[in-house]
Amino acid sequence: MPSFKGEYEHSVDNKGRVAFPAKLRKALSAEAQESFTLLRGLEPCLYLYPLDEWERVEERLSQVNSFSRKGRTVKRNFLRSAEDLTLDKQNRLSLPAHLMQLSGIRDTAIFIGSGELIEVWSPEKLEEADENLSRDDYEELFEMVLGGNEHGD
Amino acid sequence: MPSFKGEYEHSVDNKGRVAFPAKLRKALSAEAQESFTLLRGLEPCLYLYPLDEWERVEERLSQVNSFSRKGRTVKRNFLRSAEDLTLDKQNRLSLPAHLMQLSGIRDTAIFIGSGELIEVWSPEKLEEADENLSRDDYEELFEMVLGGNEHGD
DNA sequence: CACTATCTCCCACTTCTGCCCACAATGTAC
DNA sequence: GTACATTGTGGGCAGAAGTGGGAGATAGTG
Repeated sequence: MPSFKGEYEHSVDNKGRVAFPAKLRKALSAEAQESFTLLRGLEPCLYLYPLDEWERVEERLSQVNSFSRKGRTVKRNFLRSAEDLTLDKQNRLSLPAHLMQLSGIRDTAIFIGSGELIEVWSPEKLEEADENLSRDDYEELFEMVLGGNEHGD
Repeated sequence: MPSFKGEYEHSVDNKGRVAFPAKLRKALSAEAQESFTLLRGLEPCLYLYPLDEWERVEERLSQVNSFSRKGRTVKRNFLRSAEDLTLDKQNRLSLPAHLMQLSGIRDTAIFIGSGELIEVWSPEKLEEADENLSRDDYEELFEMVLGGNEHGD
């Protein structure tokens, strides 16, 4: 399973192209090579899934019941913004206009590796999100990940 | 399991490279050889994990649910600052600019072996941390952690 | 059948990263 | 003390990564 990490800032040119960070490229599994699905995230950012991970998401989605109102609403709204992308020969992604609009990305995009997916943020929105995260929150999440090694849980 | 100890001060050159202390290198397990993950620590310092220890951290992270808001916040903010590093042929690490910035490291880095991970400090921040810890506090901590196991006191 | 908008690819350029070599400083054995 | 090995430090260089523009292909529209 790929595990993306790190934060990388790249400029977006006037054609909507961004370089895909080299270090994240190295974390891609062979099957996923070059193919992604990009969609609107829950936070004001975009989610970028490599092909293999996206298949797992679709797997989950296929279990959603289409005959319930909630099920249909979830599927429709989750998938409607999604687009398949591939890297060009210079390892760039070209961001669809409507997704740039949704996420507020204009001339700079920030990639954040977040385990099995990559988040793509505009600098402004990311800064806002940071301001809402207190020092206590940070300590708490550290403990969640690193804490409790000694007591078998 | 590797167990790092000791304190080592090294200079950082103008390319952001630091020698990895020879004695710590000897404490690395064979599998971890040369590969590390470096990330922001809770104190104003960096945490350096050898590959094998980092895998245990990832194991924990993979159990965090990405479909919940909290889960994503944890992953994003924890992994954000993390980067994989390897030693160059001269046994040096080259510190990413944003991590030097975060930790206040400029031309000197201090490595502190701390069990399964290594902390990396700037001299200034480390001194501050020392000043905030009085001798009494230290004794108290010491007893809290180590006291009362074997010898009833 | 043009005309236009969009998308890729290709090329050129700049910046940066990692690799190699060299040398100084330190430690160790004889 | 001398010789040798290891460690720490600095600089140069080649290749990779990131950035931008232009040209040809493709598809949609009137």
